[in-house]
Amino acid sequence: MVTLKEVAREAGVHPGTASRALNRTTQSLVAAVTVERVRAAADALGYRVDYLARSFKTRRTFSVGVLIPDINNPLFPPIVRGIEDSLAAAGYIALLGNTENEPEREKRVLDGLLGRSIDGLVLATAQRRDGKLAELARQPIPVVLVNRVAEDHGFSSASADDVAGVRAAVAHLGALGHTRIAHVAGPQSLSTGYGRFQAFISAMGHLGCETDNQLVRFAATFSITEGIRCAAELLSVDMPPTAIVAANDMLALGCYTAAEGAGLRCPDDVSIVGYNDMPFMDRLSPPLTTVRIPHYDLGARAGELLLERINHPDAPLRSTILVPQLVVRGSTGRAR
Amino acid sequence: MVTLKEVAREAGVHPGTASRALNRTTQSLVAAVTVERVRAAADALGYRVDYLARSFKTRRTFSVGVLIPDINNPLFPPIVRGIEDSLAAAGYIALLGNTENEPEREKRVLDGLLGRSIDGLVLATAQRRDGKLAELARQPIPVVLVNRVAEDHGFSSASADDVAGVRAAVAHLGALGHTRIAHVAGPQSLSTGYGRFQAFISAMGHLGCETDNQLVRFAATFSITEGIRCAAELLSVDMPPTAIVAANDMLALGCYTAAEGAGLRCPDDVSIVGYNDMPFMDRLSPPLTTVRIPHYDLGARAGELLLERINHPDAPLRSTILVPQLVVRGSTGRAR
DNA sequence: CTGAAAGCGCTTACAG
DNA sequence: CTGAAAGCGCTTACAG
Repeated sequence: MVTLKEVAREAGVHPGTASRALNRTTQSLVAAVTVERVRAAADALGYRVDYLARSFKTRRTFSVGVLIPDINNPLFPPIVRGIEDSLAAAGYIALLGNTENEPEREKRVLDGLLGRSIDGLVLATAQRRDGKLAELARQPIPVVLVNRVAEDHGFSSASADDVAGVRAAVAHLGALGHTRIAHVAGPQSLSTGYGRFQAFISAMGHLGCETDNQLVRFAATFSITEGIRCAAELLSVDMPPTAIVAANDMLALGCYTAAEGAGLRCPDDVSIVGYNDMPFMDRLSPPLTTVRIPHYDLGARAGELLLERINHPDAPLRSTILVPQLVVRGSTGRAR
Repeated sequence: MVTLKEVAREAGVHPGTASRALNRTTQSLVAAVTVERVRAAADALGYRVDYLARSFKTRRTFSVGVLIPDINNPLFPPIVRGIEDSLAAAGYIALLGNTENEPEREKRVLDGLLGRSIDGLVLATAQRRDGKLAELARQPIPVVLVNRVAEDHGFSSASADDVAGVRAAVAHLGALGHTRIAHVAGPQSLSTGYGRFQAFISAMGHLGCETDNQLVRFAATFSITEGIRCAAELLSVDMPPTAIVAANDMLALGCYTAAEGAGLRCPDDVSIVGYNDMPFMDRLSPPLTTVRIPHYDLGARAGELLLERINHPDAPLRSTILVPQLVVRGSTGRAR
């Protein structure tokens, strides 16, 4: 491998000078002609800087970790793209870690990233009460939360306004004449699951309906299988609901399956609303009415917030809350 | 930060000895009691090895890059999971790069990864004739191709048997009485697009049908929009096809849209077959008949092949070809 | 504007 | 089995 030393010898300067000439930030300390000479020598020899050595010395890697809970959930690719794009503009690269919602895997991946001396971390995996976050808060590494947040976390974050999103969904159903509206809630250990459930209760109040405990089921995970289980239970109570608000699209997919299994047609017999507007949700049978969250923007904002934490560690924390939008499709109709 | 030197002082040994005691591979060179003493000192001080320093010294990072052409295509998450899982077992971490099929972006991401001194590279982005591959072949870094391959590439690879997959799709349509079968071909610059097109011609021959040039359209990208364009053209020729084999599910989704736009019903008016069996394809209206590729296994195999290249650079190259499987769903029916 | 030198935190032949 | 020392390839105060 060609080292800086060899470039320096070729250019007839000291390695320190060669280093300065080749670095954007220190280039101005060197005479223009010298810079040119070093450049030429570097090109001639095919020199490529050894980032490992540089990072070792400077303690900066220009890499940031991104922890994703479930790479199979199409919700995350746009978030990741947003993060990547805003970081790339500053010369950072995103290292993706996939936890599959498994704590053990998460620990392994996080340690793997931390051990690689990343400059920062974007977490899409926060729990409402999260020991991991408390631990990270004690370390000097900048952390930003995206999509999910935690309670009293003390990090910057980019998330969506679930109160507004759920209210729009419930109001839509109310306008269609529904009153027996059920909720397939997400995991209450996650801010999204918990926040949407609270928002549901509040939105039902707005509608003048009390939330019937019979008509709420809690999914253990944001998965199709849990959606099936919860919806099957809801549809077999004495006075079954005429509409279901699912806490996300995966759960809504499960609702579709359960409704079909119960011999019910959507939206004729039961209306279903999802949340997130994952890719392809407009392609379902029937197309899913859901709440669209600007995922790319969420990611882009998270990346910006992280850069801010890295470059200005003492700046105040920020929470960006983006506004979701109800997308009405074929899975919701007038109440029977 | 606690350094090895401090641990050594605490344990009353030389830093070199402390290093040996803390490394699995060199641990056997040190007396058991000493190992214990160093361990205890490290724990007491909360020592964590500085991987950056270690990597700088050893020139190994235990990181491998994974280049993905389109993170929005649900085909890739399972591949990535497979790669991650097989690498994790050996202590490696996967750094994901997302090229979005843009050469410029690809170059930037690849340089970013290469500059970070990765130990190997898994490419899901190979073109049939790929300058980038020729360049990589000249460097010492181990490379493995997954899903797509290149011509005369000289790398190990894990891919699927497109001839078998397409033949199964065409045979299925033939058995349903179709003879005017069209093909929405993928980009011919990619092994998948090219291979499936060639396989289509061959499979049609098997069926005793000559391929009608009128009934083949070439998509510029594996995208829904290109699927729409190609299918719209196919459906407006003089003698339109009764069935379409799309080179992947994205294109098939476009075929759905085009059929709808032409006032045709699937499968009553036109049968559609996809390729890949991405997640949720069983949820479409109608559910998509497609060819399932074992994507997780593809990724897992690619990871194994890469480890083999890393640990045994002189071992012979290997190509693993996995067998796909036709999944018959509602989008295919008897010919009119 | 440039040189000389120290040093980042490890690992690893080389002695003993 | 352990110590002493060199060195990986850079960057960066410090002189001049």
